[in-house]
Amino acid sequence: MGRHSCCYKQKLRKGLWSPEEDEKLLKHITKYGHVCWSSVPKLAGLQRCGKSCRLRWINYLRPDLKRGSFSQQEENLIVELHAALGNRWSQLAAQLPGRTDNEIKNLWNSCITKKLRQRGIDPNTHKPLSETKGGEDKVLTISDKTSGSSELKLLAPTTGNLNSIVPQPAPPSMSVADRNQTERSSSKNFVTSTKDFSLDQFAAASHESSNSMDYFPLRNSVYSPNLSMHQTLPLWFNQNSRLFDMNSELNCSMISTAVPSGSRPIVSTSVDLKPTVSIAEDDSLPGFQYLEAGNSSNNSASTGNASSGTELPSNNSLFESSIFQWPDLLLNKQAQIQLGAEPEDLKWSEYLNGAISPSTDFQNQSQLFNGSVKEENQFLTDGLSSWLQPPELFGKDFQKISTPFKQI
DNA sequence: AACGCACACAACCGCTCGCTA
DNA sequence: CTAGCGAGCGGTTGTGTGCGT
Repeated sequence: MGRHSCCYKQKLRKGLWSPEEDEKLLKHITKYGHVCWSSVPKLAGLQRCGKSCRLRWINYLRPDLKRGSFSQQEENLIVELHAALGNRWSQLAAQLPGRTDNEIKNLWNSCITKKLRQRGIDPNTHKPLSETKGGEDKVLTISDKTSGSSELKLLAPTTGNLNSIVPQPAPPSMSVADRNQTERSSSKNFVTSTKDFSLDQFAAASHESSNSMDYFPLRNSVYSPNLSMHQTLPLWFNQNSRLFDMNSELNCSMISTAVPSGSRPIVSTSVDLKPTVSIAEDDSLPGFQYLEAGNSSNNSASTGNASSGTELPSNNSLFESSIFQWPDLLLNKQAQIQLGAEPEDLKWSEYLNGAISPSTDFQNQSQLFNGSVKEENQFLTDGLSSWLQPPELFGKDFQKISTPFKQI
């Protein structure tokens, strides 16, 4: 097997997509969805293979994408999730609404690994480089992660009061330019910046806590090849796409609405995720991962009331023990990831400027797809909230693609 | 101003998996 | 059971851009 059959066809364009191609693909997918990617280029009038069209849609044209640089909280989350999931970029992306696996992969390879190494952390094992010398750079494999207890290993310290050894982070309120500048400075001079507080904490915890690399297990494994995730994970969604722990007192009332059979136990691209890490006080009480995802369209935070969103109990002392400041993450998740939260947001319908009629009834459109559309029907049924994008984040991309649309 | 380098991002390639005939 | 096909994933490469010299 191997190469996709359509790729053997000759005279197919390769390389960067032109605005005209983007427009054709966007129009086609918006109007008809994709029943079969291999047929999309022909139907859309593109000299591309279906695979290329799919990739372009997923990584660039999909309207629920959140473009722009990653926030510190997102980076922290990626590091944390990578410790648990390894190079499963698609699964990581599922936990980061609006981000693609490609984006996360690029960020990891180009930025995060470098930072971790500079701080003495092996990005593959998430352990101090000093510990992994000799066998380092070994990429985690499924067998690595499932050996022994078949428990997920999520990086977190099991002992010690990390508040006593790590500084409290300053709010990551720097501008992108400032952050980039700081990043460059810090990477060259090894000067700690506020932008990197969590990785610094990460490193500090790694070096200063004798047991800092004692991974605590998740209660169940997502790696079991014989069981689907919803059978093994203690993480469930109710019908509002809330992911909750079955043992959580907070969410026990939701169990009755737990995942319908066959539904995908991952966070859709339009929901918010509030990851927290609990740390077992007692070895007999294994820690577990607690992920909560609120539907953007339903979450009260999406209305602008960030304080009334679904939150973990304030007395969750586990927060304070995490080397990653999850409470901070929660607030910033609501403040930054909540699509449509920023007043300067730009509606995609405006951005498209006619490519898609502003008066289009997306509910009706979703009916047109009638199940033929997979991921993208999510944003259609979620309504326009998923189409909101901060204009400054588009940058050159916005300018590039907007030109042809204005001609329509 | 020109050049080279480093980086970020986009896209391609090869592979696996699941479905179906 | 097997082969063919499509979808998806992860690794890798290509390219544009910004910055320093």
